Amino acid sequence: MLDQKTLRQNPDAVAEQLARRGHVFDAEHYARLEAQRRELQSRTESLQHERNAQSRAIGQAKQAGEPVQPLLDAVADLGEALKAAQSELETVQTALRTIQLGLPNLPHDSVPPGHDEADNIEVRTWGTPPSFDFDARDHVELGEALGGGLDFAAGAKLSGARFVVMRGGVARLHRALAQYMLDVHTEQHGYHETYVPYLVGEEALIGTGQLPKFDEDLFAIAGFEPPLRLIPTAEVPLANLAAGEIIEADQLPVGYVCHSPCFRSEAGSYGRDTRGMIRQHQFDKVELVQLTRPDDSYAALERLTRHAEIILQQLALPYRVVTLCGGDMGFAAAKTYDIEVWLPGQASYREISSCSNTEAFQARRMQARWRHPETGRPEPLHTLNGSALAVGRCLVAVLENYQQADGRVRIPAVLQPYMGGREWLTP
RNA sequence: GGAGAGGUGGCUGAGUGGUCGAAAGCGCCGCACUCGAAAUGCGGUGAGUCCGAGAGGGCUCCGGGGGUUCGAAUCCCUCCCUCUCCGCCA
Repeated sequence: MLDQKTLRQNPDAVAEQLARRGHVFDAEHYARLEAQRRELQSRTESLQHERNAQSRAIGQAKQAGEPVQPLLDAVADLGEALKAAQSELETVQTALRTIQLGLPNLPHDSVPPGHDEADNIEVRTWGTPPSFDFDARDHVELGEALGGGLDFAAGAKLSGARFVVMRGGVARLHRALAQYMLDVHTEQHGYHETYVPYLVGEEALIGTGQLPKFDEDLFAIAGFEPPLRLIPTAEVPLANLAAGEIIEADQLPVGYVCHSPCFRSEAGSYGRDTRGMIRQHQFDKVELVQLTRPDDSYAALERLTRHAEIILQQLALPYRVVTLCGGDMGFAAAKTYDIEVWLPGQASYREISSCSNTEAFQARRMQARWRHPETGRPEPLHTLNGSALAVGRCLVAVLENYQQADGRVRIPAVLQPYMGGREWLTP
């Protein structure tokens, strides 16, 4: 949610900024509603004031033993008028809130203009894509060859398209990756390890921005009240830990790390990435979430992105970092770095992490605040999130980058302790 | 699933229709006393929102929603959550 004061006082400037990410905001319509709200609210509140005063007078008269009937007559039609004003006000406020919840975040000044990923800006690259003296295979072929380690047919049999079954060494490698990432982030980067529910209520999803707008991207649980959704990312439960809280300044920054499955309906991505496990309905991810002071959040974004990069560096996987342009950013983000890992099977860089600063966008929705030490007053804090990393895609990257001519896959050195000392996955 | 008890401010905890946003205690902040600290005394100390240049003022909030009433933390309905006992269960 955007700052209501800004929205109220400067709707045109908001429209201009939202245009940078390709969002059309009808500032005039909003201003009109806002004017109505103001009028209705002050009318409602003065009626409430009137009622409160009269009621108090009745109470006093009663206590003093004076007759009350004339006073009761005086307030006879107040109730009707108040009810009418309240319901009008509510209508306008609902309309305003609907608009507010549907507005994406304002892009940070440093966000490049553009419509889609073609306009993203490469910030840096690390490592060199490997060259093979044989035809590089993709993870689907490699996984199948490794004793059915990646079994898409089995996934389809159980659950349909975009599901996979992993077996044996590949399944263990997948687990090893997650364990390794958790250990690095807790032991070296100071994040607090967390285990969270994979089903969350609508409030939480509104808090982080998935609802009300992106309902069709989520899996819902049937026949359960109140309604629950499967989390599309651990960012949802992690960030919402701060919902409704006021955090003291000396507690910040807070950093959470969590390994969880993520569930996405992938509505609207029909036909994209249908091969392999690049785009699944269910995938594992190690997620980082930070809560920071507003003046620290951009420095924190740089740190958080580095924390994700370090995993790739230690795995010796080549990658690049791009700054997303306005049109390619997610709904809640003010600025996003994507980390793209080199996939020999596709001979291209593919997203393996997305690190965003949402500034106070989510915090306003969640009522997540910190106490400003100078004013002593609660103010929205800033939230950041980043994958570090997507475990499934990381598995793909390891398989493809570490493949050998004979179909074996070398296990990255840092993962070997998690693999019982094994050095190779063998067909 | 069955039976019962509860949900009040940072915490403990009073409050069963009328100046109650809420006693008291703890905590916290300020001041006084002190060389300093402790103890003590005095004062202050919830959140949201609106109007206003400001001073200031209004409104809302006692788990959520709805209702009764001139007036609800208090009464009624409903949902959620917590606790205890029984059953079941990883």
